[in-house]
Amino acid sequence: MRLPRGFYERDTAEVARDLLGKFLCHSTCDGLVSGKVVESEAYYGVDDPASRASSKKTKINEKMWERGGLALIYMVHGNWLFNVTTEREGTPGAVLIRALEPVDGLSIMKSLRKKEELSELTSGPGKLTQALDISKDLHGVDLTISDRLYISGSGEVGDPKIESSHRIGVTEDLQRELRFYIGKSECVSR
DNA sequence: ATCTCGATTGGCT
DNA sequence: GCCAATCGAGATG
Repeated sequence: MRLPRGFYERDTAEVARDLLGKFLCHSTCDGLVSGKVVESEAYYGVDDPASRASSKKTKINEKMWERGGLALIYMVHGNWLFNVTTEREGTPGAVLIRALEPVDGLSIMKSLRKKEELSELTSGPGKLTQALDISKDLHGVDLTISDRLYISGSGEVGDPKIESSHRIGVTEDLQRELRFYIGKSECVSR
C-alpha cells in the first residue's frame, strides 16, 4: 500500500522518523527493486541552515515548497541523492533517505553496485540510488500516485529501535538531532 | 581509523 | 568558466 499524501504533509522530523521501516520501491524494466528504510534525515526551511530551502529557490529545491510526497533528486559529489518532500504546499521541507536494507531485486542491485555483500548495496545515500537505479529522470515524481516509484507501508510487526543523531555531512547543524536510524541494522551508513 | 582523490551537476559570475 | 556540494572507493597505517 502506497503511503498517502497525508503521511507526507506533516512535520518533517515526524515524517523522517515514521519513514523508517517503510519500503522504497522502484519498478524498473528489469523488475522491482526495493528496500526497507533504515536511515533518514529531516531538512526544514529558512530556519535550518543545513537545508537547501534556507537559500533562494532554484529549479531543484523549489520542490521543497510544493506538496508533500514528491521525489526530490539531485547530484552531490557525483552521486544522486533521493529525498521526499514534506509539509503542505507553501511550507518547505524534505526528508533525505540515507540507507535501506535490500528487499527485492537483489541481483539487479548487485550488478548495478558491482558489489556482492548485502551491507554494501544500499548503506548510504549515494549507494541506494545506484542500487535502485534512481536518477534525475525521477525528479518530481509524485510518490503517492506513481507506479514507477513509490513508498509502501509495511504490514511489518516488531519494534524497530529508533535512534537519533546529528545529521551527517552538514557544516552547520541545528541543536536538534534530525537524523533517525534503526541502530541494529547492518545497513546504516557510517 | 584516517585520509585523499575522483565523481557530476546546477547555479552563479 | 568556476566552484561548491546532505558522497564513495581505495589506499595506507
